[in-house]
Amino acid sequence: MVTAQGESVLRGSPYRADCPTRRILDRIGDRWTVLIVGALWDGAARFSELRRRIDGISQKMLTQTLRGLERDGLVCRTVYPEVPVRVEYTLTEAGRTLRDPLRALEEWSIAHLGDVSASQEAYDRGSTSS
Amino acid sequence: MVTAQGESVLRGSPYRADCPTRRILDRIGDRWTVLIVGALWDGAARFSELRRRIDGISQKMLTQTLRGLERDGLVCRTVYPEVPVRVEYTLTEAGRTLRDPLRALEEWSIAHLGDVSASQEAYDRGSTSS
DNA sequence: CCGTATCCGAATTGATACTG
DNA sequence: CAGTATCAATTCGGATACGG
Repeated sequence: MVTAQGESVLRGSPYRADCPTRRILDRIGDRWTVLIVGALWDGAARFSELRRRIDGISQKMLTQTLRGLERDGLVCRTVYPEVPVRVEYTLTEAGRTLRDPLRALEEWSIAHLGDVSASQEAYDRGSTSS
Repeated sequence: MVTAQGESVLRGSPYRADCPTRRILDRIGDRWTVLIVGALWDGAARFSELRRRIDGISQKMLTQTLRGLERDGLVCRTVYPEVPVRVEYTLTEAGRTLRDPLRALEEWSIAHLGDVSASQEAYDRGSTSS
């Protein structure tokens, strides 16, 4: 549970900012990465199709996030030099292994979102009704 | 896998920004939340002890993140009206359930960080050596 | 079609100073 | 000890315009 790169975030102290989990969260914690991975789940997709599938993403952020994922070796970008050019994105094998941890997180979210929302409302009520 | 609140991020389209997973990632995706949850893993801790344990966190961010976790019902704050005052933080039962998904993420990180770093270096070399 | 470049406002974070 | 308040720096994200 402890590597040469850094210590566990969940156990051990002090908790270093450059531990593996923090580095990965810096990647998947942003607004779009998880959405893109999800959109590529079923297979390859073109740039414009991703743009259509992911509600609200701008062209800039789609490009930027895809570049980051490509740099990390999680997404593969293939250019077909046709006219007009066609670009397809797919998850790499490493990218597909993200499925399990992401699913665990999703299941936790679905199971606890109600409690969290209720707790938030209770907390906010307590603050305003002084 | 699909709730009344929103659709799965991993499957289904379009991928909505207000799905459960996105809401939870908005919480744990920030720079400090996971570190704090990790620091509270072994049991209760005082404010200043957390500050010492979490490398590089500022007083402001520790307070702010703890407030957020408290609002979400994941952390419990207890004030002991001694002199000087003592404040202890613990994970709630809901907070402790975060263990499994966080562990899954940590294990993925540890298993793949090497590959990711190598991929990054290769990618960066390819860009600069034009 | 698939981007890149630039500008700008909004949100995050940190440093610092001060309070019960 | 355990915060709150304020300000400045940085980063993020979106809109727009343009290029291969």
